[in-house]
Amino acid sequence: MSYQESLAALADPTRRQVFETLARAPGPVGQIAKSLPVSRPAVSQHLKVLSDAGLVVARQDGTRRIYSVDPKGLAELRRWLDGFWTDVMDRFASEINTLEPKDD
Amino acid sequence: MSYQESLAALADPTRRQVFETLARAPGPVGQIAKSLPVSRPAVSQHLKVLSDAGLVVARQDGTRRIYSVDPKGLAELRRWLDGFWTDVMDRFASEINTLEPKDD
DNA sequence: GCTTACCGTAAGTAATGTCTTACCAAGAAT
DNA sequence: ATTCTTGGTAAGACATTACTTACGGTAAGC
Repeated sequence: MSYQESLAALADPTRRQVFETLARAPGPVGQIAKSLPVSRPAVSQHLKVLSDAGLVVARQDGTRRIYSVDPKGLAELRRWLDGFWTDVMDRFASEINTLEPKDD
Repeated sequence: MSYQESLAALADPTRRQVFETLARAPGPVGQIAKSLPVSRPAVSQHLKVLSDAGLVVARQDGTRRIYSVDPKGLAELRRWLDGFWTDVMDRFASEINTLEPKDD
């Protein structure tokens, strides 16, 4: 549930595929596994990591678990990235002003 | 030079520390290594990964290499995340409309 | 009730990734 | 010219991670 966890979770290619699949449409574990070149338990393990990072949530439907994207983790990652971006840009601007002080 | 590379690069804690250190202020390899609990070659290797992802750039200064954040990789990551975010939000909105069709 | 479909977890293995020391090259300093 | 500083790269040790098969547990279908 931190941006660090989100980054680590989304770094792995197949785990990211799981996530992007769920973004297109929610679905049960078995269905996702069938569309990927890995076993169902592997998908389950990826879903646990994504879940711990707050990137997906599951709702129970009988014996099936329907997973879908949770905006929470995504929002957190976005918040960090946007803050970082403005920081970097601010430093860039002040750096340029230092080199070319046109407003003295 | 893709959002995949950026995600993978920023997933590692110490590599992210290298990156965040450079975001605060550009600097040579040795200086960064001194502020971190890893050796200088380790920092060099991390910088290579960050560089390949377009997250940092180096400018040569005699025998030293001054690394600084490259907005390019950061911008790419931001673009992907923002696109993803709006996609997810759109699906959320249409999902709600499907369940509660108040505007028929 | 019995079987079938669905899924999480455990255990072990294979693959990746991160770190260290050792080495080499290039410019700065004396 | 030699020495010192700086840093990239190679090789190998170590840790982490992703995958597989095997198992158990719960709900649906007949």
